[in-house]
Amino acid sequence: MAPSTPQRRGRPRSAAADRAILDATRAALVEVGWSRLTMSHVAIRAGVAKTTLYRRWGAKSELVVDAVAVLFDELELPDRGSLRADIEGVVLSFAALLERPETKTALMAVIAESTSDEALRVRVREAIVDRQKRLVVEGRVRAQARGELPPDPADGDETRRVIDLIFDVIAGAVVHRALVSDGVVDSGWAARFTTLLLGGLGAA
Amino acid sequence: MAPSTPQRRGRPRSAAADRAILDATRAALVEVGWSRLTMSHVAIRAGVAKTTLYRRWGAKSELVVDAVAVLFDELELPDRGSLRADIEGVVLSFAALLERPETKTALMAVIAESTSDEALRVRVREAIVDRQKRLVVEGRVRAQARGELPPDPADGDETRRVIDLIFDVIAGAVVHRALVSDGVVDSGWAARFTTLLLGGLGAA
Amino acid sequence: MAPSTPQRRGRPRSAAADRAILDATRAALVEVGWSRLTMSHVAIRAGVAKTTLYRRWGAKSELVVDAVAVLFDELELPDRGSLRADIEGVVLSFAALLERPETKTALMAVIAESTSDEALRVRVREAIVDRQKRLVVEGRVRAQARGELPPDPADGDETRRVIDLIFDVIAGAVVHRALVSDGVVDSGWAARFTTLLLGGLGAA
Amino acid sequence: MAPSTPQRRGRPRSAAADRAILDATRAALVEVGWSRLTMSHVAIRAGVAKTTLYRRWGAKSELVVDAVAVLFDELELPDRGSLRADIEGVVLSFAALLERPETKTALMAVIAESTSDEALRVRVREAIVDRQKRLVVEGRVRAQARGELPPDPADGDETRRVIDLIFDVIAGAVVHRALVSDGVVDSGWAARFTTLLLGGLGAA
DNA sequence: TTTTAAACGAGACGGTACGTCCTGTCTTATT
DNA sequence: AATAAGACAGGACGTACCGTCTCGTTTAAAA
Repeated sequence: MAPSTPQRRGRPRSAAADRAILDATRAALVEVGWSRLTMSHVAIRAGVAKTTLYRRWGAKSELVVDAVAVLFDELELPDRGSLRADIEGVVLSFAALLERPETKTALMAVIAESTSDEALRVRVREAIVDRQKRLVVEGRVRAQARGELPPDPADGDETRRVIDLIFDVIAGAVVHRALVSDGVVDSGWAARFTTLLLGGLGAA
Repeated sequence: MAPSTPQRRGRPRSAAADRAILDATRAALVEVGWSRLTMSHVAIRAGVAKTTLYRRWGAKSELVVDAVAVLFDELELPDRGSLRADIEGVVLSFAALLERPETKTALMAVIAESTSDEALRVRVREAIVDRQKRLVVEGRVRAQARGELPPDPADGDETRRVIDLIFDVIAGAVVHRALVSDGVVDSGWAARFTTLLLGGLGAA
Repeated sequence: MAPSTPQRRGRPRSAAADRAILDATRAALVEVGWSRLTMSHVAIRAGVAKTTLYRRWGAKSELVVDAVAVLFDELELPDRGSLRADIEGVVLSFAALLERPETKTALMAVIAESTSDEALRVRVREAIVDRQKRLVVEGRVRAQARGELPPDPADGDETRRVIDLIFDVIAGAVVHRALVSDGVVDSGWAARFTTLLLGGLGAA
Repeated sequence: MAPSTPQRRGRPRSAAADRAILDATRAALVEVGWSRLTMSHVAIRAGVAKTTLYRRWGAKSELVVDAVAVLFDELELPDRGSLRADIEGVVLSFAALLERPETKTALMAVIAESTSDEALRVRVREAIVDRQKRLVVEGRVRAQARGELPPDPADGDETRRVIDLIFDVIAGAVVHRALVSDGVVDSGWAARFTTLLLGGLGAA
């Protein structure tokens, strides 16, 4: 039951350095954005040598994924009493997160990088994207309990496909509205979007 | 009737250079992707001096926007006989476009850049994003003619809001599925998505 | 009796342009010095197109030779009554010329260029250097008339060699003192130098 | 007692890089001369990054001064038995040095640059010019010991002025003859020059 | 305790691309 | 045919980061 390499010899890595680096990364993202963020800059700001930084993260994109991932885990889905209210709530929380300068500048950038970097793509999915599917699952279970949605189909694969689809539709719409179309995501937009999602095109 | 600046003084800019630069940009995007694309590389490949390149485009991102914008204009919406078929058709065409290496690597990157560059954001919207709303408008008119959708509301602003919403939902879902979730967009996914869009969550 | 090419076809070259270019060259030399002087800069300053400039002078160094040559022709050798006074006079005039920013920065530069450019070397000699030997000849004739120097030897080649030698010694010493050793050339230095030149090392 | 900065922090500068750069500079001067010598060229030839080069020398002229300075230190004044022979000897050695392509192309160029750059002027004087005054001092002492020249005056300043003057006359004449008048400095010229220097104008 | 070895800060290293500047040539319309 | 204007291909500039390396120093477990 011993953990792997329980005590390596030599000086152990500094946990404080990790924290300082991630904090410095977020702070630098806020100040200069993704494209002008440099590893040297982060190292200096964190009071750390570049070697220390590279020992832990091999590239800017990996560092940024880890630095912003924790922000996405703060998303929650409190029970607002109805499926409509839950959807509107999560849409607004997600939009608020995307408004933060750290995430706004970083999310699209790491996704762009990931289109030509398989390892990064996996890291983004595992650290950021897939973890948020829990919100869809949770809202769905709750709506089923309320009788607002039919129960899961017998086929588990089908259930997973439906959850993935709903996740892509909600997350995709909010991201596209906020970052691509450059429009506001306010309660009015959230309401119109939810109406469309609940009732389909005819209801819009 | 004379156009503005009918004959400027000095040697006129070479239209051939413009074409060569945009072609070279697309070719380089295919070969090396966004992040390893350099202005020098493009200039050499186009057989053009760097000054000529910078005289027209001030930054890599602006150049890439113009280079890929034309690809998005190739999207069309042939009448497939029903709203369902039209939606499935446009989803698959859009996904096919996003699978091309030029667009896959470039679209997210310029959107990421645009989060911290107002001028670029406008350029992206005008050259790429907003132009595709024509597809939504056209499909909607056709569906209304078929009686598949109710007529436009009296309020023109409301009509515009609905079109924007539908556009964000369709484009956002396809982009998220293809580039973020890293999933395939095949006829099965298109069918499930269209069912959800037409009938709402309950239908999914 | 027609001169060569009495009337060429087409628009004749503008003499005003020549003057403007040479004036602009001298002015620019004063302001930015040799190494930051550019052909474009001169053209703009002279209100002339670059083509006009290159049609007349093929390189910066040729242009500068012509621009400063005229300044050297202003050197004169008024009769000051004795060989000693004539030498001190020409030393001080030459030093004053070398103190002007146009000549100070330009003379060494074109000589440096000329070490690897035969045509330029000839141009510098003909336009600047050799023309000043007249001062040595004149002073020598005058001193011979006064009985301060022996008459010319029978061998004309020997005479030429002596003149060249004296010229190199005087011009070389002044240039070295002013531009290389970075020392002042005042009446004290001129007197000491003249004493050495007249009486040899023992007299110094 | 501690030497200045006994151990600076970080990786120390490579002494091998310094040597490689200076060697490459001299080699490049021989091949392409001053005006076509580029920092990039030197860096590549030395197998060194441009940053390494700029970390040590801020400009081409400073680099070239250091690269050729060592050549001037090779000048010597062996005792040839008489003042006349010593002068003829040093004139010929100095002329031979100026004939070398590294020095011919570089010396005038850095002097030209130095006319508009105080720091460079100091560097040239300290690294190249003033160091050669030792030759004058040495020859003078030797001639005084032989009784060919009177002893130093009581006034030390006066001695220094005389040495400076003799240095400017000898060095100036040789440089002017070799590089400006573009004439040969052979034993005949050296003899005529020495006669003039020893006996004054009447002797020439 | 003393030894050992990895992590640490600092900063130099070879390299690549940047965006600007200048060169000398060319292509316009105008004089 | 010369002109003003300015675009053109080419290439050097000096700077900024990259990711690696080489120093001397610090830290904590192993001997």
